[in-house]
Amino acid sequence: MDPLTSNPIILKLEQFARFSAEDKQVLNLAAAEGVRQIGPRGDIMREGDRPQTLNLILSGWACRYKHLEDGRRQIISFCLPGDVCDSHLFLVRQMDHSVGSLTPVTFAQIPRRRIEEIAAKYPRIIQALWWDSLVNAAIQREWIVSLGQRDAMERMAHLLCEIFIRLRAVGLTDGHACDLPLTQAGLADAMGLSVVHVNRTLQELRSTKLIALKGRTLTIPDLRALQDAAQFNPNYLHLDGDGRHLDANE
Amino acid sequence: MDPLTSNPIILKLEQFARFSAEDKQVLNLAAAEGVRQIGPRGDIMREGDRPQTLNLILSGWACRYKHLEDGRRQIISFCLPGDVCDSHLFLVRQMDHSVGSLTPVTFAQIPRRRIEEIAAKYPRIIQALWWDSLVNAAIQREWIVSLGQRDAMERMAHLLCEIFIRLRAVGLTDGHACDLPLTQAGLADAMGLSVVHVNRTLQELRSTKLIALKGRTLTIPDLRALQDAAQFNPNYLHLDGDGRHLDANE
DNA sequence: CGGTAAGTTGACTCCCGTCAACGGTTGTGG
DNA sequence: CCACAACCGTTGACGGGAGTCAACTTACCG
Repeated sequence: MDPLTSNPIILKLEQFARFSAEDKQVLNLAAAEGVRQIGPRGDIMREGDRPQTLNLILSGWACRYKHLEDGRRQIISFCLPGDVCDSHLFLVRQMDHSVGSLTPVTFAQIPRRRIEEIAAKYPRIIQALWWDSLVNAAIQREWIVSLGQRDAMERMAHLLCEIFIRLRAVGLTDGHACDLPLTQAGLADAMGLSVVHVNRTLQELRSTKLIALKGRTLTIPDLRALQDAAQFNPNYLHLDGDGRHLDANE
Repeated sequence: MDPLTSNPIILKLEQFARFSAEDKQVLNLAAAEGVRQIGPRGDIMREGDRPQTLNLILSGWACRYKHLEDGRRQIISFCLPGDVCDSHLFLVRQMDHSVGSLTPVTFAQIPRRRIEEIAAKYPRIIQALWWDSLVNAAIQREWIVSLGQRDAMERMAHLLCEIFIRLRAVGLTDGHACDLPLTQAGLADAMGLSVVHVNRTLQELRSTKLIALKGRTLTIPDLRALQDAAQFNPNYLHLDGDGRHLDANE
């Protein structure tokens, strides 16, 4: 496959900006530089770290999370292929949360200096990264709405819509199906539910044919129906080319 | 009072950058330009709007919020004096949430063009604004933790700690007390609780002497004790000068 | 084939929501 | 100056969604 179009970070950022061939080349080179691997349930960054690199997921799933002192854990967001783990872009020095892998993860570590060089020569790339961080903020807002207002069914349906659509944006869906490498415990930590209740909620979604979930494969036979069940409005993902005014020819 | 130090936006951004006298002057002029007033329960921006200005709270409280179709409402964050209502900085074009006033609000509307001029000549100011948006993202993350993991007591205690410390950063506390112009319904919408339960939770916090709340005045006799009850760790507010490396003399 | 992690189920409990009524305060207009 | 309305806070009774505990099954893996 053509690396210029298959790299998930490019696929995603192209939702937000029109890149020139050179832009893509630069992104590809940066992402190919310090590629790392990590197994499942590892930490890519820990609360308190002062990161000197920008970490970019190439394959696999990770998540941001926070622990409370008594062991409770909340997953704050999922980092899918093409996502930047830390959108602070070096402004914030100390991590206030951790980033851990949920599956084996391949990621690129781009050193601070490299980012600064890119920022100087390719401002459109940096702008696209800022865009991405704003979309992440919008996703966080929607999670707040889910956790605050939606019941377990709606919340689960909403999350599955979000994941499916985000994966689709980077070419990781297959028709009505996608990979869902999350345990029910992972879903529980993300949605503020108990494992038992996640299990029951999934079964209800299955029994109403809104989803099929076998092993790691999630199938959504009728995305519109699932969206309706969740009161899901995809606006907040800003995947509609809202940012394409960051034009390569400006 | 000296306007160079009394403007809440300057007080706040100075947590994140060392401004020169000229920086402050520029900020003050920009904030003095298009000052507007709005009564309580009004909308400063609505979901779907394509804002052409940056709105900066000078006095009063506002909030971001989202409505679900069936009338449920979630407050996503509180905008206090010194806060920027929309940290998109014109990258995102369409609002995916609304911003409404909770009290009478005075705010400055800074036109897009003005921001672009400032960005060209005073990059440190824009960097401080980006920094602020990252802190806002950190606050959102902490709300997710609260809504997902903390029970009503902890959640309420945590929110009151956050508000008090944020107000203190812009000089709006008076010893152990601060203004809290929120109705219990407002608190309920922010914390995903019912009004009735908010009422009971507040009473429990009062009966354990962790807070005193009379009318619109919140008193926290022992902030440390309240923080402990909430498992509140102020790191995430990044008010410790973590960003002061954005130095005026760089 | 044992061992461990993940998924499933039932019984019971509890935090928090809902409903409904009442009291206090403010402000406004007759 | 009082009456009334509107809003906010408070309280009690009751119900339900989700948590907890515990046991069991299934799947996976060396």
